[in-house]
Amino acid sequence: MLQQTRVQTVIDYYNRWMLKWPTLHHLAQASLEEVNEMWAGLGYYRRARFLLEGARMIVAGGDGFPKIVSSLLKVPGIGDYTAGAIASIAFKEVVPVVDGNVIRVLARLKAISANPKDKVTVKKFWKLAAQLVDPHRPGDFNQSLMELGATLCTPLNPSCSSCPVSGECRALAISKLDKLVLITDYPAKSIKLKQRHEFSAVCVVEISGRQDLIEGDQSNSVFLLVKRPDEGLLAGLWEFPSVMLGKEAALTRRRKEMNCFLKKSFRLDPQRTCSILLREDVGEFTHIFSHIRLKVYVELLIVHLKDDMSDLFSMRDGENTTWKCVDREALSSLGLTSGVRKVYTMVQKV
DNA sequence: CATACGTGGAG
DNA sequence: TCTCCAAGTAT
Repeated sequence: MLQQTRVQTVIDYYNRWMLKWPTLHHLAQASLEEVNEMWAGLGYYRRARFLLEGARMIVAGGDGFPKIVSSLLKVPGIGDYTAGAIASIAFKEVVPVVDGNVIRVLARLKAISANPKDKVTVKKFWKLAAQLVDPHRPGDFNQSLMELGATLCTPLNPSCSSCPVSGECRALAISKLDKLVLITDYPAKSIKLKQRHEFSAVCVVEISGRQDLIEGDQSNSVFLLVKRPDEGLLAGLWEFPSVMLGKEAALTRRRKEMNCFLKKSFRLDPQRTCSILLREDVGEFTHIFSHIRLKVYVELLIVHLKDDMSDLFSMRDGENTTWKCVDREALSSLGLTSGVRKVYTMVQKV
C-alpha cells in the first residue's frame, strides 16, 4: 500500500484491510472483487491484484513466507524496494532499500546531480545504500534513512540545522560555498512526461421504483454500474456508464454517444424499454491521473422501466459489458474510485 | 527500455 | 490553478 503513497493516506486502508484479512491465508481466500472494493480510492489498483496473487502464490507454494530478497522478488508486486524493506525490517537480512526518500538523502549527502531516474544512477544509489547499511540493525538503519528523508531532508525546505549528518553533507557544503547552489537542487529534477488530454461523458442512470414492482416507496430506485475492463486504467472497477469522446463535444453529441451506448449495452431505450422522468446536464470536472487529464461531462438520467425488467436488478453480462444495479445505500457503502465518487457527489446536489 | 499506472496534500 | 511527489512495479 505504501508504494508511491503517503503513510497518512494508507493508515485507514491498512486498518480496514487487516481487520478483514488478518493473515495471508485469509487474503488468499478473498476474491478480486472484494480486494478491489477494499482498495478503492487508494489508486494504483494493480498493487491490490498483485497482493492477492502474491498471497495465493505463497499459500499455494506451501513453503511459508519468503524471507530473503531473492525469494521475495518472485512474488508479484514485490520489487527491489519492497523486497529489501521486508527482508531487512522483518528478517534482518543485511540489504539496503532505495526509495524516493533515500534517493533524495543520498543525492544530497554525496552531491549526486545526475538524473535519479537514470538506470545507471539508480544502481549507484543502491550501491551507496549497500555500503552504508548497518549490518547489525539493517531494518532500523533503512527505516532511519527513509525517515530522515521524510522528516528533515524533505523535497522543499530541508531542516539542515537539525540534521544529524549535516556535517557530512556535500550538497550543504557546496551550497555554503556557492550561493547559486541550493540544497534543493539535489536530486536533479527529472523531465516529467506530458499528460494527454482525454474527454468522457458519464451518465448516472437512476432507475426509479415502479408502483407495480416495488410496493409503496417511489423513492426506491437503483443505479446502474458498469465494470471496467480487466486490463488498463482502473481495471475491473465499477463506474457509472461512460463513453470516451476523443475530443471536446457539445451536449447534443454527448447525448447521442451515450444513447447509443445505453441502448447497445443495456437495451435502455426511451422508445421501448423505458420512459424518461428526468434528464439533466449536471456539469463537468477535470480528473487528474498521473498521466492523463480527463475532462468529465456528467449527466443524470432518471428512467422508469416499462416492461418487466426485474432481471435488470441482478448482475449480468451484456455485450462486452458487465454491469449491475445497486440501490442508494449500497452505492454509498460500495468502494468507488475517486472519480466515480466525484460524479456521485455532483449528482446528489441536483 | 520508457511508459502505464491513482490519488491527495502541500506550497 | 499549477507543480511536485509520496515506503515503486511490471511490461
